[in-house]
Amino acid sequence: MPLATIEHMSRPPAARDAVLDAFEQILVHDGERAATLDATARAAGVSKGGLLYHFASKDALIDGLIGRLDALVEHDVHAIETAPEGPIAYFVRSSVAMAHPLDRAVVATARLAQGGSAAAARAIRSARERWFEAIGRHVADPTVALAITLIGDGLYYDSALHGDDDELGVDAPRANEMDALVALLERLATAPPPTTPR
Amino acid sequence: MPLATIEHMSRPPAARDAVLDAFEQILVHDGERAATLDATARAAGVSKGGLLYHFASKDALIDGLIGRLDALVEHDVHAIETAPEGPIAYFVRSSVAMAHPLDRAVVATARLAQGGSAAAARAIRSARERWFEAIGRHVADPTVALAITLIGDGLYYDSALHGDDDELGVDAPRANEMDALVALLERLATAPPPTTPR
DNA sequence: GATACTATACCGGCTGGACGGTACAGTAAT
DNA sequence: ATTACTGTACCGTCCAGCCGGTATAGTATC
Repeated sequence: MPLATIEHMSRPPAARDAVLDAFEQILVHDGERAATLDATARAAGVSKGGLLYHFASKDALIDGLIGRLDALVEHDVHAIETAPEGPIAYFVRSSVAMAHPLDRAVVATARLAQGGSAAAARAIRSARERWFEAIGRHVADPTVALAITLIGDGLYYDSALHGDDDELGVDAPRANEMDALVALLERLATAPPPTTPR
Repeated sequence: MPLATIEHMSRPPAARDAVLDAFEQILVHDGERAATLDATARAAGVSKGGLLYHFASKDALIDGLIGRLDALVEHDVHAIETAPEGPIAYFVRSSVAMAHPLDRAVVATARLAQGGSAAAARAIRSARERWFEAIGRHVADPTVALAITLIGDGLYYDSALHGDDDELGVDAPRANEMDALVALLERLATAPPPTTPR
């Protein structure tokens, strides 16, 4: 929400973003079961009534998170196209960096999808498609694009498995492994597909 | 449980496997939230008391599923080593075939892990490690082994996103895409790592 | 410029239902 | 007689959603 539109309002809705942040945080850190309305309100420093003022139901809260994800994905797809280090390096590395808002939103939404939210599952699939298309625009061989997208999926999947434990990313790929992986994929992308039989 | 040990018992425990099947099915198809003891018992055609006769608590039920997963993974690792079509083709293809018991167990356990079960998360990580080691035994370049394992993870991740909707694997890789992917990875595995700078 | 009213942004207690788990009496196969 | 259940009733807890209330800021009227 742009600042200019706030001026005429009585009070800026400080709670809305705080609630969304807290919801995301609990989903990523403690799993879907822990992300109750009470816990979310408490973590956001807001009363339960206050939360429900902004999000009339849990579904509305989920929709709010999905909206945030959609916006971040849209921004990310643009970032892929214009990244100075190239689209592949940007995409693969950003799939493992849990510090960025996008990754938190993806993992949080994936948790909801696993928990049974059809809307969350749809949002994740939509994001995946947009990434695949963006990669496809920069990689000639569609098989290589598929491989890169799947590796991104795999990195997210792994990230999601480390949220519960105390240590984050305990067996996540190390920096030099990631360097080698990026190098491998970029070699694949630039090299023309070899003489394919059939 | 081997058949030989059943003989001396009054009645073979028919419900035990039915309960585990139903639990798996609900986890895969409807998500973790839906996999309650009541729903599991109902789907298994067993009374709630009957379920609790075999699994004294929900944790015990989860442990039962993890035990089944561990056994299937052990069998699968052996299958990777001895697959006639080669380890890579077997591994990649088996990661997407939702019909096999292993895949159902993996997705079901992953759902539990996402929901917050530390034991389930541990089981999934353990399975991942064993696959990575098995692939590493057949692929010289560790980066290629990592890439293959991550693609396997990505395929599971995608499978897990299609359980909620009516149509299974609606945008899962098609057969010819999988053929091309397998061919790409086998090319990578056999080709020696090119002159790496540094 | 004081009063009356409205809209926005919250608080916190309550309720009804679902869920995990317990208890236990009975039944049927072996 | 032991094993493998069925069926029902019940308890404590947790949670989503609801509702009545409060505080504050803007607006309209006179």
